[in-house]
Amino acid sequence: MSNSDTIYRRHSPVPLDKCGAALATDIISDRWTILIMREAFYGVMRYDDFRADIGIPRSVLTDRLKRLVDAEMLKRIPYREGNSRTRYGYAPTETGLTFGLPLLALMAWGDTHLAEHGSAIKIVDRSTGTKLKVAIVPEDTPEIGITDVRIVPKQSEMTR
Amino acid sequence: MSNSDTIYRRHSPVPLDKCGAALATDIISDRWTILIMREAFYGVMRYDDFRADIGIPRSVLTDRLKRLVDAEMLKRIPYREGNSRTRYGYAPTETGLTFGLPLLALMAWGDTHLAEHGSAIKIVDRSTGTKLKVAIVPEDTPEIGITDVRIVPKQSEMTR
DNA sequence: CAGTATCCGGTGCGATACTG
DNA sequence: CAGTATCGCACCGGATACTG
Repeated sequence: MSNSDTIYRRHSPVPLDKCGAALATDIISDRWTILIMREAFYGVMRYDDFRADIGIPRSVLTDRLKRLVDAEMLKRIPYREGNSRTRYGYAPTETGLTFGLPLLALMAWGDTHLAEHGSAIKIVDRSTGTKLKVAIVPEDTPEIGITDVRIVPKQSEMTR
Repeated sequence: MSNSDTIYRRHSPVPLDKCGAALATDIISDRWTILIMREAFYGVMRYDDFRADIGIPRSVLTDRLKRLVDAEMLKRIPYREGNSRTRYGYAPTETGLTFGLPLLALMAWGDTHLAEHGSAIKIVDRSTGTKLKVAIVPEDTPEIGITDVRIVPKQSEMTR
């Protein structure tokens, strides 16, 4: 990556329409969208729970949920089925789940560089409890799947 | 992480002001900002080169550069020193460099899920040439530092 | 080249009220 | 509860011209 021994470039070697990051910004480069995905990863699925948690206006929430469903990041799913009236909420799709990696990377970065008192969470292996991290490693390094990750609040947040 | 065997939550276990991802959105949840950081990682440092590469209006570029310098993601640096007139450009700070990990994660995600013909780049170890990836791994796994990463265009982009 | 200055138009946001 | 409907103002983006 670019550092002091690198001669500067006049142009990036990859045009925007072939850059994954640039393409991704079309979907997620919006504060609300990222926060919604964060909630979804934590298992929050109900419209009014999103609202209560992140303080998003209705019009914006409705719009972002539509976009995320269109982008196949979230899917509408029924909950409390069976009895009187079926309610619907939102949960990550397969594609949405894979967004967990960049999201965890962003969380860790923000925790390290922006949070007052360091990280409020740790991420561990769901089955073994081993502490985990997001890192750059050789391609053949065994990795942990996103669905095997559990986010554990470090302390008092536990009670929430 | 949340998946089918997880009971849904009414609230995220971490409030926004203690979540790294939420804090990060204050700085980077803007399409232009992400694109500028991308350029900076590729070694682009000049005002008009940013403009030419990503098509950003002057007013917006000026604003975003200010914010990124304020956030200590970029720093102003002189180039073409010594002769007639010193020119200034922008380059990632230490903190800015660490943003490379979430950025690479986002690139890889976009390349996989949004790019027409897959990824246009590969990332390799600067010294050994070993192919790399961003992944979730046990905490004690040896990792590659961001400054040891080289982004290599796969083919024709090379010529740009 | 690396910015300022100015200006106008669209729209995204947030508030509030309403509905099945 | 999970949304629609409406609405006004603020602000942001993009264009153009100018400067040291």
